[in-house]
Amino acid sequence: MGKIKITLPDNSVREYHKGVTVLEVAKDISEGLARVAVGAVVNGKTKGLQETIDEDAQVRIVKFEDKEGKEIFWHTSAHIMALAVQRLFPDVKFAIGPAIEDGFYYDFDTEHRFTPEDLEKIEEEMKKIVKENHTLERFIMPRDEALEYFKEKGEIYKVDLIESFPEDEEISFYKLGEFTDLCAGPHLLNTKKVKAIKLLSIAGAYWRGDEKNKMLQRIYGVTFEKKKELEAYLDRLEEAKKRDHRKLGKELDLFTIHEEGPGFPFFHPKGMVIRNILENFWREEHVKRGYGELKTPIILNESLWRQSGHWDHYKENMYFTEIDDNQYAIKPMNCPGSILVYKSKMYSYRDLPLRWGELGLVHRHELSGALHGLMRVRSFTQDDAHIYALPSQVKEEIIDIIDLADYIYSIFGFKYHVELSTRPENSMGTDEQWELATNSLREALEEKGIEYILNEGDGAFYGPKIDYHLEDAIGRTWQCGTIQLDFQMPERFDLTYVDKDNERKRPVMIHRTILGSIERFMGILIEHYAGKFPVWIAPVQAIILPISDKFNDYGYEIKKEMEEKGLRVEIDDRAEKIGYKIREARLQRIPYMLIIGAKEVEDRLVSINKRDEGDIGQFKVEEFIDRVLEKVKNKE
RNA sequence: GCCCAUGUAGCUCAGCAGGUAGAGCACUUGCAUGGUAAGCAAGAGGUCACCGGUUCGAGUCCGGUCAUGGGCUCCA
Repeated sequence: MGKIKITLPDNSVREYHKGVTVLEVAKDISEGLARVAVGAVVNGKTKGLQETIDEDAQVRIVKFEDKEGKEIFWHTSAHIMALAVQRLFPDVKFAIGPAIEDGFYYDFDTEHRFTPEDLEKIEEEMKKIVKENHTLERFIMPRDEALEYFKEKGEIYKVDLIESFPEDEEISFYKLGEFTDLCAGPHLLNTKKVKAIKLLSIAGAYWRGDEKNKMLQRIYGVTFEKKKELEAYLDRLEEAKKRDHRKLGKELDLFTIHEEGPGFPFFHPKGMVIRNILENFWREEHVKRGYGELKTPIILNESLWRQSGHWDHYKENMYFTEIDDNQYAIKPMNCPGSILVYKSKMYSYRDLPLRWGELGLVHRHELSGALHGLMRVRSFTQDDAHIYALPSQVKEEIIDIIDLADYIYSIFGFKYHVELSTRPENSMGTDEQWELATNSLREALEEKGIEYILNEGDGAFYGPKIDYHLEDAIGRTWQCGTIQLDFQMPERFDLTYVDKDNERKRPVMIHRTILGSIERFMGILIEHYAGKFPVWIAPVQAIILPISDKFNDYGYEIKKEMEEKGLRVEIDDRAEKIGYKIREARLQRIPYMLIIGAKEVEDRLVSINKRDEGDIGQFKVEEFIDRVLEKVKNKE
């Protein structure tokens, strides 16, 4: 008879006979030893508590602090919520209720429209359930019986789920009080540890995430073992809201969006400073890497869009207009423009690769409900580039782009994750082309040792893509950079180069962005820095604050001196107290406040108050200028 | 586009038994010339998102539209 070894939280090891259930182990230790045993990880996978495990399985008890522990905790919380909803709204039908990154949700189908007051009632009921101290019991049913069970109860979503399971599989259930749910588990042993409960919001969500299906009502919530943890969580949310780029954009006078142009942002002078710095940085880096720059028109004839395939595959996202009775479209992408430039002359294989960048203004009709500050807009500037390459050059070009993206993100200190998306349903081209293109991207990623998430069927209609995702203040990720491999456009537009053998051949086209769109990137930048832009980006790098208007003249004198050296400086010459001026400058998150009064005028000094450090003493004006210029040079 | 919520001065918000609007900050003016996060006082500023309905009377109730927020779907 084999035995399994289990390491407990206090590092002691226990041996169990084969066939022992993790539930027993958990029970055994949960009362006496250190932390809670809320579940178990077997061979790296979280497993149901009552599953039998193999002789040589590696078993680890998880705690609430672990990712798996939280998942189990929140999953059980979802069941508690479901029971509460069942008690309060008996007609409800249940869809799914998983744990998510930050909490859990459950999707319900009911005639009743949940209100914020309902959330409070449900919360109260959940607390009651926890006090009742239920045990979660797992049991198994054959597939047919399970189907029958849910059909009888009219639980159409559960029936739908079971029908999508493999036919030879037994169906696992969890019972919590009167609520029995189709569920693979695992779960907490009982409900008593779910002490702090907060239901966050009601939202609509399509059944199985498909907009053709019925929209269900989803309730989001979080739970913790301790009230303090919940408070800390809610505080974090509050803090994150303060970094919201929409709020900061207004406060720092960077941009606005008006009812007159939903999804069409207006950039203010200070926002334009940031924008121009980003664009200039982008240009410098591209010139260094052998890119040329294009500027192509925003409005182009419909025939071009028919030829490119956008008409067939992207029409619902495009805006149209008419010129002299002819149909024109506002470009949603820059590639056809670039292609027309390519086609304006002949190329030798020696000319390739051609790398052409374009800060291209595109317009896309996004669904009204999708708009979100600068992150999701209807007109935006892509830091686009199209590379026309020999097939043999593709991999190297992709690797160069990966390196460029990594370099640019590193300047801002961004963390990112990468996704590889494959052929979508609505697409052009042959299977062979898609496979070749997808493999090139995969190989490049693997060669660079970059981990990626695979997104089946999420590619562009003309080719597979690598996406870079950056995080906003509250942890939502936004797609920024993208590398897309395209065998279709060269085909459609009959792009050629003349090879060594004097034959005309097809170049491969790579579409790519690094920042993604200037707008979205700025949104993320604002949240990333919480408005405290590093000196090289800050719209106002220093503000001169005269103690009284007697010193304004000196202020203007040194302002001029600094501006001549290329610094962005303002002066607050109002007849206000210094404390007041400092407060305002701080709220504007200006990196340096230069305080001048009688003491400074004498020896051409400035007293420096730094954004995060406060008063750091007096410096000569020239010394200050050099210091800042050094930082700008180093992109600090 | 779909579900839910919201929409009052530049900003943050109060007004809620339906009787024709209020605070703080910001802004303007006056006083104060002040050394590291809000000096004092006065003033100006609102078609209560828009359209329609109920009512003697609507910011307040009802319907529609638009926009915004949180989700879903989608995406740079």
